[in-house]
Amino acid sequence: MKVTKEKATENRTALIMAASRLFRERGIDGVGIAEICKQAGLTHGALYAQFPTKQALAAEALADGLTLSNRWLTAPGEDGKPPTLAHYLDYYLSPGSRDNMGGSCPMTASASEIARQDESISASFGEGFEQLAQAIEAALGKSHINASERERALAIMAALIGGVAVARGVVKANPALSEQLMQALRRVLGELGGEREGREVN
Amino acid sequence: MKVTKEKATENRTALIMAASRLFRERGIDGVGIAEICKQAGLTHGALYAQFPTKQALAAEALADGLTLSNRWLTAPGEDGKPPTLAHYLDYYLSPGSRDNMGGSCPMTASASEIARQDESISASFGEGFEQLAQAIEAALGKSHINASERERALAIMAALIGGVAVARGVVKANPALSEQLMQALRRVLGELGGEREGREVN
DNA sequence: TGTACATCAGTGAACGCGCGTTCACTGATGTAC
DNA sequence: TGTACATCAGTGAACGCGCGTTCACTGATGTAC
Repeated sequence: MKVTKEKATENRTALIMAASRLFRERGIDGVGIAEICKQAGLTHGALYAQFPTKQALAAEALADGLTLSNRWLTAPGEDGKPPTLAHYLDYYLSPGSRDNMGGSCPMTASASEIARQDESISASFGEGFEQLAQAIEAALGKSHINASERERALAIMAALIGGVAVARGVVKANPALSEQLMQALRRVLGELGGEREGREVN
Repeated sequence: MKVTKEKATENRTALIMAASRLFRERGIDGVGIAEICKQAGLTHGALYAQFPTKQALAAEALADGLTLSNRWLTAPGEDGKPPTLAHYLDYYLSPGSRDNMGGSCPMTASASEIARQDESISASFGEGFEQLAQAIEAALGKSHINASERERALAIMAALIGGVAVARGVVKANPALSEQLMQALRRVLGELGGEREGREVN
């Protein structure tokens, strides 16, 4: 039956949020329409009143997840200042983030899947990546390294995304390696970003 | 009908090679048994004479792909010396490698999928990662960075795996960003590894 | 404000399809004598 | 070396299943008068 415009928008949001979480946890091919709709409190047919295809839902879910994640990550602190590099490292390189695939940055959850998806997904991913790269670039200080801040920001992003993906991949079989990798990244990326030694990084 | 032991082993190898390539290109969920067997010159039922399940084939395909990739990558050069860091960077950060998902390092193709697979797959992945990390560690020189060679090797691995995955993900929608990312990694990782400036890295 | 009715978000049965896996069967292989 | 036969890798039809998507229908919403 028909439903308030307001309620319809609410349902659409619920679909996107459920899809966003489930796709991160199990991959796009790993989750069916039925389960997404069920978690959003709807029946499976309802999806097609909001989205033409599963791929279209996936594209919106990724874009939405990236927006939320980046907005939260780059929000100014209580002092009104933009986040420092340590803030980003704290976020990505914590067990809490590693063990919460469905609730953390979509780039770490889906990096190697993006190349297999439609161009609309590639575009969203690229924008999310660029956005965060600029925020990280702004957080960088001088470094020992003879590379521009832009270059160092891009390298830090790559290392965070790859590092979290690998830390998740090996944690079941080799938790010590997973931990060691995250600590190594804290140290190396901290220095790459120009943090003073012995500060928040150790 | 029955077949020579030799021929059976050949067929098994053909299955693993086809699976290894196809799984890297399209993901484990993205390829069916039928297509793998067809590419190996067999009918779909034949797979179950060699492997109990698709997951078991996937585990062997990953292990095999990692072994081959690592063996090739870490082989001594013509001078009999072990590869330098520049060798690893050349391999990973080339368009040839980026645009050949099915034929290059399985870690870059599947990093973010591993966390969703069985523990046997997680274990293979971890061993392949550790192996290559040690080879890269051995290739490192002194650096400006106040971190052990082990730590720098782990960070370089994370950045290469994440970097190639991202470069592949954005290349369709933003090839310039993809190129820029690979060049940034060349510079930053080269310096991380202690390469003299202006040498093979630029 | 009250009435009539077009709209359309959501329902749930049904669709065809391709999936992973099973199984009765085939027939060359390779072993026992 | 020659013969008899058990083995078992590979074939291809068949299995149940869950997938993404469609569609006739429902009935509250929200608009036109």
